[in-house]
Amino acid sequence: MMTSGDVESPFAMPGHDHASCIMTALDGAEAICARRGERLTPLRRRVLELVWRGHSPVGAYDILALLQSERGRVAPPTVYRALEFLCRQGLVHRLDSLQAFIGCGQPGNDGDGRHAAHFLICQDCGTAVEVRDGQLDGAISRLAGRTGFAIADETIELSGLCAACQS
Amino acid sequence: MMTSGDVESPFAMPGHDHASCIMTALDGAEAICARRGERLTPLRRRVLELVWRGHSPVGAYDILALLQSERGRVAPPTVYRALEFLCRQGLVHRLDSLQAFIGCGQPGNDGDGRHAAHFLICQDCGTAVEVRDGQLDGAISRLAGRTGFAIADETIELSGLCAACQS
DNA sequence: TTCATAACGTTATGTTATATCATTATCGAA
DNA sequence: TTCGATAATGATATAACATAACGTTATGAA
Repeated sequence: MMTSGDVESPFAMPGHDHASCIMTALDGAEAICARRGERLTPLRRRVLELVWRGHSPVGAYDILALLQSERGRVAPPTVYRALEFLCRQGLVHRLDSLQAFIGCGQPGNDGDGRHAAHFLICQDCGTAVEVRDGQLDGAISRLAGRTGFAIADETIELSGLCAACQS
Repeated sequence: MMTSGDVESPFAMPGHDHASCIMTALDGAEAICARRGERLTPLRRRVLELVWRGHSPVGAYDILALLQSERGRVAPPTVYRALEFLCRQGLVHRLDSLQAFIGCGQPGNDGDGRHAAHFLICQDCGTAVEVRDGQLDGAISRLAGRTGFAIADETIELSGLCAACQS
């Protein structure tokens, strides 16, 4: 049985129907924002779509360039504000180790849709997969409990080689 | 009994004898570099000392400013090269979530002195404490094993409030 | 001493991110 | 419907973080 915390084969995704992948993300984002009374404007929606171009993290300036190619002059704050909104809604995560952004595959699962996101990042194919692991979560909360530390934010990014890239 | 993985009370350090803290770090660094045949030059030693000014992460440009105040013209590469050396030797860690650097409290414990460093970072007092937690390590390696992922690098940084700052 | 290499200096530039203020859009209340 | 408050976006400038490239100096081994 698959529990919600399992990750079946996170890097076995190449070849999947990415168009539907994007559509799912956008539809989900619409639903979440509607439910919350937040505005997924055309710009924000487009930025989210660009973040979802693939399963590799995308730099803010990559998105900026894409936007510029379709709208002419666009300045960095335009992109950063959209990304900030999307992160706030839990629709996008920032990967600190790469200074880049990636779409969240399971947004809105929590009460407010924001959750601690943990990543496996393949240094060869560039794919980053969000994982949820009960043992990891447990170890972290026990560590926090033992040290009396109140966690507000988690940056957990494991870089290396995915199974497919280890050949 | 305290095992080497325990952290007694990581944030209960204010008031400690920080001068001896720095000295320990510098002496340790000298010993490690000597053993490895690496050169802890005056510049590198001084940068390490500046990183150890406190237990809060220090930005590269903070170090640059300090160096400039004591040596006149110093350019960014001077600082970044020294930091790169110190990181390579496991004497300093970079905190990706803060884009800042902090001295390693347990350098040279591994074969090559480089280890996965996990941090608790207090958003109030700014203190960052390196922790080693067997359960966390175990959860991570099981996660890697289960997904067939070969970890090369870990970025694990937990931000929040330390016990003392939760009042 | 000479050579090879590592360390450092110097200049320039690349990359990521934000502050600030003006303008436009949205939406509820009068 | 118009007004006014607020949110979103546009636009300009600059801050903050980092590295490429190349020349010079120091170091240590042959």
